[in-house]
Order: sequence, then C-alpha cells, then structure tokens
Amino acid sequence: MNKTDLGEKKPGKPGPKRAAYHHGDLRAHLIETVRTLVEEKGADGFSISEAARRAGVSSAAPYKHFADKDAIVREVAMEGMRRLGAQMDAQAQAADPHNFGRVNAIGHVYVDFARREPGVFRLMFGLTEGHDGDPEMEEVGRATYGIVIREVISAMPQGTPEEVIRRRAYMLWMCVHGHSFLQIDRKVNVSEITAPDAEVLAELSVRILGEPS
Amino acid sequence: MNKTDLGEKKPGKPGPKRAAYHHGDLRAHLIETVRTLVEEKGADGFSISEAARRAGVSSAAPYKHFADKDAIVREVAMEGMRRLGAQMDAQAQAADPHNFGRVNAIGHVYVDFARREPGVFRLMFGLTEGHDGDPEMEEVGRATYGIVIREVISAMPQGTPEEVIRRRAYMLWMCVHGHSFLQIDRKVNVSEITAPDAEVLAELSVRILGEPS
DNA sequence: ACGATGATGTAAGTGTCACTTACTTTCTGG
DNA sequence: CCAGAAAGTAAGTGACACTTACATCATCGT
Repeated sequence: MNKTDLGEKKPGKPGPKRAAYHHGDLRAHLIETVRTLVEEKGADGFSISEAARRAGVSSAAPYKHFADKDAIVREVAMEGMRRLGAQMDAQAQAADPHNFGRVNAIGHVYVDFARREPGVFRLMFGLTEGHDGDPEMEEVGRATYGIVIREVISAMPQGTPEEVIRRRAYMLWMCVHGHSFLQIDRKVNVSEITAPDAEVLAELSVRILGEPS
Repeated sequence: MNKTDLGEKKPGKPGPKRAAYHHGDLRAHLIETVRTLVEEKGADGFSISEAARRAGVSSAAPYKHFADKDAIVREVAMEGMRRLGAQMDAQAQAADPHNFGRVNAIGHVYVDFARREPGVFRLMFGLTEGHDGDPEMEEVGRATYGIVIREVISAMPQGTPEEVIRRRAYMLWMCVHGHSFLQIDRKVNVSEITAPDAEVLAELSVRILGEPS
C-alpha cells in the first residue's frame, strides 16, 4: 500500500510544513483538487464534498485542515496570486525595456492568466465575500502589484513624482483588469470586437504612459 | 382580504402582461425581491427559498414562473442592463459635449451603477455560467453598448473609420469596466490609490480618444 | 350560467451540500 | 512506551434547488 511516499517525515519540530500523516498531506492535495474543480465547475459551482470524494477521504476530513469553504478558496486564490506575481516578474525581466515592453509583458501575463485560469482569476479578484481585510491576502496582492509599480517607474522618465506613477499604474491596471474580465466573461463579442491583445495593450501603454496629447 | 388590488384585470386576451391571479403578479414581485436579495446577500448568497418566503408564497411557487434559479437571475440582470442603458443615455444627452463630456458622463454612470448596485452589476457582467449565447441578453447588451459607440462617434473627428471607433470605444470600456470591478471588489486600497473618478475618467478619455502622443 | 381548461398555488417529497458531533485511528514527543 | 494531539470516519442537522402530485381559481367558449 504505497502511501504515495510523499512523506518527508522530518523528525524535527512539527513546523509549518507538516506532512504525511494518514493520507499524505491532504491539505495540499485538497488545494490542488479545488483548483481543478474551480476551473471545471466555476467558482461557486464546486463543492467541498466533491473535492473530498476526489481525494478519497470522507466529506468531513477537509474540515480538519480548513475552517470552512471560504478558507480553502482563500488558499487557492493566494496561491494563484503568487503564481501570477512570479510570472509577471519573470516575463517583465525577460522583456525588452524599450517601448514599454516590460509593462506590456506584465499586461500580457495578466490577461493570459485570466484566460488560462478564469476560475482562479475570478477567485483572486472577485470579492469572495469578506476576504477584504485579510492581511495575508493583502500582503500577497501588494507584492504582486509592486511589480507593476516597479516597471512603471522604470518606464517613466526619471524623477516622475510618485503621485503620477501611482496614477499611471492604476490606469494601466484598470484597462488590463477590465479587458481580462470582459474576455473571460465573454462580453466582447457583444460588439464584434476582435482586437488582438498585443496591439491594444501596446497602444494603451503608449497612450497612458506617454505624454498627454 | 385585500388582494393588494394590483389586479388590472383586463378582460382581453391573456397577453404578455398577465397579472393578478392569486398573488398579484408574483413574477414581477419575485424579480424585485431577488434584486434586493442579491444586493443584501451577494449574487450567490441568496436563495430562491428566501425570495419565496419574503413574497409570502411557498418555495415551489417561483418555479411556476421561472425554469430555475438562473432564469430569475437572468431577468434581474437584464432589467439592470436596461436601467444602465437608460441612465447612460439620459446622462449623455444632458452632458456638455465639449471635452468628451458625454463620454465621461457615460463612464460615470457605469461606475456609479456598479457602486450603487454591485450585486446586480456582477450579475450583469459576471459569466453567470451559461448565459452567453442568450439572444435576448445579447440584444440588451448590444443596445446598451450602442450608446457608447454613438457617443464615441460624435466625440471623434467626423469621418473616423469604424474600425478606429470600435477600437477607441472598447479601450474606454476596458478601463471603466476594470475600474468598476476594482472598486466594488475592494482591490484598490491594495495600492493606496484613492483617485477621484472624475479626474481619472477625464484624463483617460483625453488619452484614449485624443491624438496619440 | 357553467363547466372544461390551463394558469397559479401548495404540501411533501428527493438528493446534495456545508458544517457539526462523537468517536476511532495513527503519529509523535517526553 | 504511553499520553495526547493530529487526522480521519460515520452519522447526523438544517438549508437549499428542484420535482411531483394535487388543489384552487380566473377565464372563455358554449
């Protein structure tokens, strides 16, 4: 009976990386399962029961690891936010700094993430009914947004006031965020718009970060 | 026993405006109740049962008027979309055409609607899991977006190609849509942004509709 | 008037879900 | 090696979406 030899039973203190009792880190397994379910059934269409069923445990088992459904959802959302941040960072670094290429790269990562994982994306940015004020969540969000700020700073002329930086960054965010949701919620065909991302994002960064006309 | 003398018993044909049998147009009453509930409990936190309870009917009664929960939600969303369109139209007509004033007015109506009725707004623009392809819904959406197009046309130089018009209109929509969701989902304090709508929207319309820098 | 008809309502289900409680099993630290 | 915590289970509870079978009532053709 292989217990999926995931158990890295460190004889040390329990620590935060507790793993492998009966099931073999059910906690992480559940987060992954829920992530899949959220994409399959939608953010509100999935059930803890089904996640437990897929993990091969009883429907009460999840509650040994999470207070309630929202707690699982929060973990999935935070994990998604960290992934988004990492991708944004990587692609920004890899991009050509000229012509706002790094800012554009971040925008593409954002929109692509929404398209690739619309369920998780909605969890991350939908209200999730009460996760505002969660300090850990806000911390992760701030870290991710910090990457945007960083690239806007280096895309704008040196010495641009912070006030202006923040304004420009937020304007970009508005656009990219709105574009992402309009895409995944399929509101775009409403007006027969089929603009390629690259063009639109490139034009927007010029218009928003450039000199006002 | 006043049956709330709503009954306008037209002896004519049943027609689409059927009213006042036992309850007195339960259908409309339910839509209104659900609209309230959606704001109180959130788009996925409300229940048909509670709506029926508030309307004073059995929990099975709603299913005489709507196929399922989604059907009620769709009606609420469409009614909201029609109201949004009407407000956009009215405010656009009332606004000063100079300096993209009419386009800005539309943006304000959009954002204000989101803030005033975030629950309904989410219903209108959230995926609602399968209402894409609903022809009536698309028709209402197209009509509302038509107002935007109309005002963008009259804000841009005469003779601007339709392709460009559509591009500009969509860029504006992206921004306003993103701003609305970031506001109602409270993602804005993440980055300590507290920009007044008027400034941001005015600047955006200039940057998006004006000459590229 | 009047009775068939269909629209509108109810009561009593079914199956699922979130979450709880009481209990058992398994791992771990002293 | 054992006390106790951690991790799991079975069996609930109450709410909900939706169904089925039945009751009521306005309306319309006769």
